[in-house]
Amino acid sequence: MYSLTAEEAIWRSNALEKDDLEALRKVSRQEYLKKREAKKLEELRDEIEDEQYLFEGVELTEAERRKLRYKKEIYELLTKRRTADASEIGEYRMPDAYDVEGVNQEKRFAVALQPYRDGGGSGGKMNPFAEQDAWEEHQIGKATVKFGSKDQKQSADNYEFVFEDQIDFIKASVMEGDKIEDEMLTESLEESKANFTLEKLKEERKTLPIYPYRDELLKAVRDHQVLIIVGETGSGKTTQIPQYLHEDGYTKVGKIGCTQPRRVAAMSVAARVSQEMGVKLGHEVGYSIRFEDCTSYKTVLKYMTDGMLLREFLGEPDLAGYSVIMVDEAHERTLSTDILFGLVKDVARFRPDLKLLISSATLDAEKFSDYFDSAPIFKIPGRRYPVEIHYTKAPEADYLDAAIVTALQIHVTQPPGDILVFLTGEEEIETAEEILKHRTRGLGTKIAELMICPIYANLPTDMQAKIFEPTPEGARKVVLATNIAETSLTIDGIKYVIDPGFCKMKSYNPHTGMESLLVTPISKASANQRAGRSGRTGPGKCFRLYTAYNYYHDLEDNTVPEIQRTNLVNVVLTLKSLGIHDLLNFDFMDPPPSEALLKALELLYALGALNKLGELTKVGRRMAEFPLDPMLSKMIVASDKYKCSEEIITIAAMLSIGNSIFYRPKDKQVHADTARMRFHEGNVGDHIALLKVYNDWKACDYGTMWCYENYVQVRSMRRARDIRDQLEGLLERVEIEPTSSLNDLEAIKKAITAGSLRMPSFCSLFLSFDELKDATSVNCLPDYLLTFAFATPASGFFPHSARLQKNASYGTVKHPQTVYLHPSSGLAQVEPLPRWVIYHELVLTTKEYMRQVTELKSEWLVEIAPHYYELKAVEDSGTKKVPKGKGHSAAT
DNA sequence: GAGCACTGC
Repeated sequence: MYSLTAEEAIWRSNALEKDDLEALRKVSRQEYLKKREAKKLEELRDEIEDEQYLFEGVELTEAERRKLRYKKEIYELLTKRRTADASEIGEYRMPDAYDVEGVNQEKRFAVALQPYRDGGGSGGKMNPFAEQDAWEEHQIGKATVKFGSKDQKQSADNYEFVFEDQIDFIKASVMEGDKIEDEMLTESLEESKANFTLEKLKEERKTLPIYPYRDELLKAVRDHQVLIIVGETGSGKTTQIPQYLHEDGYTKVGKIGCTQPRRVAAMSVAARVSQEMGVKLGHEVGYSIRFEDCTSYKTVLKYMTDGMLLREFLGEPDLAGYSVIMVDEAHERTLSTDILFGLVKDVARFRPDLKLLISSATLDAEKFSDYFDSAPIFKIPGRRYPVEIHYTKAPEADYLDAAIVTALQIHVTQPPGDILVFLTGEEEIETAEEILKHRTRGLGTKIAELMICPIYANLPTDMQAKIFEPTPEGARKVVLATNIAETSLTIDGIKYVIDPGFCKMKSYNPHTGMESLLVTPISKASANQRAGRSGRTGPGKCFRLYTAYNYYHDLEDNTVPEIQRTNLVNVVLTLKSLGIHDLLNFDFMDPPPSEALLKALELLYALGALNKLGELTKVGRRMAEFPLDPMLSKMIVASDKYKCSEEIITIAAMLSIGNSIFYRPKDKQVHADTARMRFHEGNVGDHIALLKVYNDWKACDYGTMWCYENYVQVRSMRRARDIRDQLEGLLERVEIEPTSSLNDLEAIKKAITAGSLRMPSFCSLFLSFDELKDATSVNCLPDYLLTFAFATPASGFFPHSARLQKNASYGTVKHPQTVYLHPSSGLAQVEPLPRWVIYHELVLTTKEYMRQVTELKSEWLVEIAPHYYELKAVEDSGTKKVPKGKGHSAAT
């Protein structure tokens, strides 16, 4: 999905002139590395031969023999790797997102190389290969000189350069590793020599740390219904436990389900287990994630995302098909796992045959145990290298600067190994990159090459690939990452971690309904997770840019679970549709603030998903079918009436992508903005603009090129297409006809409006309000109604709408507050500003902003209100006297 | 006239 297609690569190499040189460099680097690998291999062979020749007949010590054997094995392995497929070596690497999504490096480069290899992908380009060869030759020459004396590079003492503003660290503790070291390394090498066979895999399974505990574990599962499993990374729990249970017969009575917080994990673990069991993926072992159900009637071991199991609950509230549920990575406390806890705990009560396994990290095992009625805790050791923790002597005022200085300090004083720096966001990463480049340039050849690699989720895919490029000998890689590197992806070769101790965290104010992202200190759990990133392939070091005192006294033990800092509309709708009514007393492990629950209930009521008793309505049941924010689901349900469901599902899909649709590179902001404004022609509002973006893209055959021309992110658009396809499939389930009114923008906007409010009977609104009597003219009624809505308890019927005030500000309805049109909104430029608007979300950044805004025309209410004519009936009947006077003024 | 950590359905 995120892969760089050939089309994309070719287009890029054509369109971006200056990138040609970049591409050439890349090619050259690749070629160089290949040659280098060959050369190193030769060296290794020579070394082995030399040693055998020189020490023939000499009694070697055990260590020396082992070293020689090791070298031989490496040589054999490498030769084999060069000729054979990696899978034949029996190597298993947990793929990260980029591998799975098809962005594995060889493919990536094969594509990038294409135009150059073919010598003409770019239309008339003169054989660039010759040019490249020369450049490459030059480069290799340079490189050999530069990296030639590797001994010198090894000892950092040879550098004369010392920084003026050093930061002092105190080595405070060592995060214990588990003994692995040499024996394991040689062991696994010996193993990998053998061919990749089922037997071999079975042998390998026995070497996992969990293996000796197999029988004990099975006994514990037999004896207890709920078991908390504490297993470090690398213990094999995720792949082995379901298999053990399968072997023990649990799959004869039902499936074994194992949840993961991330899609990639569910897929890759399922793939591994199917290999180990020697079955085809999707048969006995399968996985189920959004957009992809790789299971069949045969499937007994099912790996899935936690959100997927939650969805399954809707159709099968007793989980009848399962005999075991394992909630893996429970310590991550995702929104879905937290809800699952409450649900499975409840199911377990009336299904004594259902086994529950909750697997978590050490820190909070007791908490899980307490929650699950003192369930026993089963500990499994892991395989991890020790990590040295260093703290600063004194607090650092400017952590960004401190991080940069520390990175440079590591670079000149520490042995080889890449550096990972945790920063809070895109902007910070860009700043750090600039400063680092500037400072290393200043140092020139006094220090070895430093390869700077930024990585964050919104970075275009092709640029993300840079972090997976191997670090050239003598050079060092510095990865500047957001929290994405904490759990979501792992980078090989990281030996040093720099942790300033902050991250951006979403928080939600239930009173105002406003979301914001704040830079917040991380938790101890998070700090340890970050530190652990340096000890994956060997002993590591972690430099914390705060004091040990800060760590022990100021940091929270655990990150506040998501359920306590998020908008709960979705959660509430899901629970309601599962028949759980008393939400305030639902057994949450960490209950969310009750205001947040009430706010969610209120909004659902306003959308018509719940009735006055808080029971799910028919509309609510239909809404719950969609994997969307309830505001969007409501819009879809409402679209039926306006015959534009096709357009509305597009808008819903685009809105659920969020803010990563438009790409705005720093150096081309003006172009990007102009391109974006094209979609706003006619001041159609942001919702319609998104529809135009999607339809334009579709008209260009979902092309990548179109995206580049319009500064739109391909990745996001493909995702929107996936979501739209899914929504289209769901329409039938809620009995909505796919209908299109592409040229009737009014109809679409009416559907959007109808989607964001609940029109009660006009009677009930007005009869409770004496001033209704002022409204005599049918023409002024809707306007009047809106004005009225802003001033009374009836405002609850108009969530997410706002009225123009002075100074281009708007006032929201229910809890009156001043908000502004986000500058990225197409309506921000409109003169005069629309009097009433509906918005998709409120965000607090530098100001309180409404994002994704569309004008709300008062006259639409006439149509939207189901009981409009009832009002006329009331008037006609003369039961209410309607004095003249103030009605019109209210409407201005 | 501004700024968007990360997942998931």
